[in-house]
Amino acid sequence: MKITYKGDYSLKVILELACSYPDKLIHIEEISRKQDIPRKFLEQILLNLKRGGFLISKKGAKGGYSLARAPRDITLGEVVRYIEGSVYPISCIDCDTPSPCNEISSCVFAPVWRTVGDSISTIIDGVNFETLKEDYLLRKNGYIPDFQI
Amino acid sequence: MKITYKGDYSLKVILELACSYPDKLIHIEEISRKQDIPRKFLEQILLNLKRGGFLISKKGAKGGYSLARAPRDITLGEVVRYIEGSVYPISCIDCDTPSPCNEISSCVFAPVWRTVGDSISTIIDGVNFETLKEDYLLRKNGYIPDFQI
DNA sequence: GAATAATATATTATTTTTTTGTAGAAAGTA
DNA sequence: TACTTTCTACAAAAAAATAATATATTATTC
Repeated sequence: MKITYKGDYSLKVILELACSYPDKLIHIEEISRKQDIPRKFLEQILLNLKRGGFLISKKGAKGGYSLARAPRDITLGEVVRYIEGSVYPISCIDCDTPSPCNEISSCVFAPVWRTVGDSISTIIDGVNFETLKEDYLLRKNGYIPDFQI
Repeated sequence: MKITYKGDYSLKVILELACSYPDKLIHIEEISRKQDIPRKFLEQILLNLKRGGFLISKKGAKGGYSLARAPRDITLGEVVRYIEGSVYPISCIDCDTPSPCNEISSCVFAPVWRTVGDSISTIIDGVNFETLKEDYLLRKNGYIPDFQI
C-alpha cells in the first residue's frame, strides 16, 4: 500500500514545475538537483509524464520542461492514477477486460476494496497542485513548521 | 497500492477458518486445497497469523488450525495492518521512530496521505469476519446455516 | 514405535523497482 | 555549417521485495 519512488518523484517534479509555471522552462539538471532525484531516472520520469500529457518540453540549448496545464487544473489523483495505476487494492475491480473470477472468497472482499479505492480517489481528486504549490512555497520560506516528526 | 498474495492468502485463511469456528481444527492440507494456496507458502502464512494472535494450533495427528477469537471480533483492518504493515501510503507518517525529514516537498504531500490512510483504516476497521463469513456462505451455498454463533 | 501434522530455518526462484549506460535525434547558438 | 545542449529511445544492470520450496525438528495421537 505504499507509493513507489517513481510515483513520489513524479509528484515532486510536478510540484517543482508548478512553482515556475507558466513562464520558465526548467531543465533536467536543475530539477534533479533541487528535488534530489537521480538524473537518468528523472529523464524516464519526465518522459513518462510528458506522454501522460502533464508536461511539455523544448529541445536544444535553453530547452527544458514545463507544465502542460495550469497547476490548478492538475489534481494529485490523476497523476497518482497515471503513475501508479489503479488505486484499487485488488486488480479485478477496474481492469478493462475483467476475467470472470471463479474464486468466491475473493468476491467477498471485493466490495470492501471497491469502497476503499473510491474513497482514496475522492480524497486525492480533491487536491490540486496550485494548493500544493502555495503550501510548498510557504514551508520553504519558513512560515509553517514541517509536518509530523 | 495493491494487496500482496501474502495478504490476500491471509484473509482467505481467516475466512475459511471462520466458517468452522469454534469447533473444528482444520489442517493445512485442507486449507491449501479449499482456498488454492501453495502448501509450503501457506505454512509460513499460518505461522505468521498465529504469531499475530489470530490463530491457535495443535500439533500432531488430529492437529490443525483454528481461529483464536470469534470471527465477529476480528476485523479486516487489524489483519491487513498486521500483514501488510501500515496503510499509510508513505512511511514517514506512522513509524515508531520517525526521523526528522529534511525534504520539504515530501511534507507538502504528507497531510494528504495521512487523510488517505485514516480513511482506509476507517473503512476496513468496520468490517468483521462474521459478516464476511455470512456473505461467503451465502455465495457458496445460497443460504445461511442456522448454527450461527 | 509409527504415523501425522505443526514448527523453524534456510534457500531458491521470480518479479518488480530502481538505477545506470549507450546511442541518437532535434533544436538553438555562434 | 559546426557545435553544444537537451530531449528521446532502448537496453540492461543492480537492488529490493515477493513468492515459493526444501530440509529437518518437535509435538501429538493411536
